[in-house]
Amino acid sequence: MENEKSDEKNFFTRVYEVTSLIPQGRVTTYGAIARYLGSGNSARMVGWALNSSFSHSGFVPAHRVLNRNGMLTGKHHFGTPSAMSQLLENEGVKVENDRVVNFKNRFWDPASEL
DNA sequence: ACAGTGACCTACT
DNA sequence: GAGTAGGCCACTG
Repeated sequence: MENEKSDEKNFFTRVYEVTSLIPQGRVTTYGAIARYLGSGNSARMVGWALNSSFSHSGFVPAHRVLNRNGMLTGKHHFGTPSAMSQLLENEGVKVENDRVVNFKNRFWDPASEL
């Protein structure tokens, strides 16, 4: 039932929803979200959407979204390069060299979970 | 309306 | 195994 504010449901909002659904201590990838949204290979748009997440009202756990290698690619966009890794460690995710440890084990696939 | 950009991914060489 | 190139869709100027 899409009866809630279907007026401004942009691609961005869709990403916010999925990203916001990421369980704490878990991480996902841009490609996974892109595929779940049906964008296919447009993983770039996902990252870009998260970029606007800072403008979005409310907090979006964009730090839980990494690239295919589990690397914190957009850490520089958090304002401080340490904010992303710090947030992840704060949630129980160990980060080393801008990379998530046991990333494969912590990988949360929306298309598989949802 | 056109062109450029963007936190990527996949495939080929 | 590693590196390079192209593709993709959506937003901004």
